[in-house]
Amino acid sequence: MILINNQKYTTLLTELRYNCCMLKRTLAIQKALSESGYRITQPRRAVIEVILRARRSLSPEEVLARARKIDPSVSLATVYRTLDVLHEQGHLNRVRIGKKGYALVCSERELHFHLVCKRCRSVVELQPDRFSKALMTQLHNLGFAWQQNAIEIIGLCAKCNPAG
Amino acid sequence: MILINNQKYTTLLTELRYNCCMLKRTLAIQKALSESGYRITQPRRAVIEVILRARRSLSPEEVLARARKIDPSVSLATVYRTLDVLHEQGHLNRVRIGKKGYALVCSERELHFHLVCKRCRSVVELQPDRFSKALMTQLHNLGFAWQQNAIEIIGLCAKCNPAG
DNA sequence: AAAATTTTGAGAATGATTCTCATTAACAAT
DNA sequence: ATTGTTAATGAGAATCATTCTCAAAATTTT
Repeated sequence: MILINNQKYTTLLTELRYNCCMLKRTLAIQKALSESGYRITQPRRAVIEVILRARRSLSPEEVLARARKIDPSVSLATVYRTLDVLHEQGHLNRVRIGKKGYALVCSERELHFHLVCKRCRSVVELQPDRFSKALMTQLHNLGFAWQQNAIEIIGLCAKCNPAG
Repeated sequence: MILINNQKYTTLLTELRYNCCMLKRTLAIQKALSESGYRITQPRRAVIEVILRARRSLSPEEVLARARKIDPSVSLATVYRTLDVLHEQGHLNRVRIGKKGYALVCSERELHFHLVCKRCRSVVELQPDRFSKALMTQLHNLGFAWQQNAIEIIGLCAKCNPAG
C-alpha cells in the first residue's frame, strides 16, 4: 500500500474522483436523453457537463460562461433550451432562492433530496435512504407520478448559518 | 343527533370547514408576519387569503384578479411584493412547472410535503408524519437551516396521470 | 454519402418582474 | 381619538430574463 501524506495530492485525488463521478452522470443523462429521442449535440453536452460538474447552483448566464469554455459557440438561447429539456425529463429543478434568481439543480439518479444554500448556493446531496424510499412508496400509493429526480430543500448551510 | 342526507348540505359543510381552516391559516401567517415587523395591510391580507384559499397553484395575475374581489385597489406590484415577503419568511415556494410558469404554494405550518400537479395545478398536502420528522432531524444534524415550511414535489396527480 | 429532421446562433421581440416616487395607510406613542 | 413616524401602496415606466424567428449547421437514419 502506498501512503501519500500530502495535502496537494489528496486534493488532486478528491478532484479526480469528483470529475470521474460527474462524467459518469453526464453520460447517464446523455443516454437518457438519447433514448427519449433527443439528439446529443456539442452545445447540449457542454451545458449538461457544466451543470453537473458545478458544486453550486449556477445562473443561466453562469452556465453560458462555463459552457463556452468547452464549446465557444454555445448561445444563451441554447442554454435555456437545454434547461427546458433537462427539466422536462426530470433531471433538473429550478427553485427560487431569495428575492431574485433561481437555483438550478441537476441530477440523473432516483428520487432523493438536495440541500441548497441560498447564500453560497452550495448543493449537498442527501444519500437516497429509507426516507426517500418511504416517500416514494407513499407517492406511489396516492397515484402521484412525480417527475423529478431530486427534491430541493432551500435554506442556509452550516457554514452560512449565523445561528449554527 | 341530526342526520342530513343531502348532497347540497354535505358540500356546503365541506366548503365551510375548508374556509374556516384557511381563515385560521391566514390569521396564523398574518400573526407571524406581524411578529417579524411587517405591517398587516388590506392588500397583503387579500393576497395572503387568496393564495391560501386556492385549491390549486395560481399565477401572479390570477392572484391579482382574485385579490381584487376582496380589495379592488390591489396592484400587481403589491402581489409580487407580497409573494416576496411570504417567500422570504418561508411561507411560500415558487417552483417551475412545465416550460412556462411556476407553482405558488403557500403554507404556514411546519416542514411537510406538497404534491403539485403540473397539469391541473392541484395541490395535495401530505400530512406531516414520521418521514418529515426524520428528515427534519437529519437536516438539523447536518447544521442545515431550512427556510421553507413546505417542500414541493412536482408531477401528475392520480386524475391527470394517463398511466395511472 | 445523402436525406430527413432536429438543433443551433444571433438578435429581435416579448412579457414577467422590478423600480420609482408621490401618496396613503398602519402602528406606536401620546 | 390624534399625531408623528415609517412602511407600504398604486400606477406606469423601466429593466432584464426568457422566448421566438429563421436561415444555416449538425445529428442521426437510410
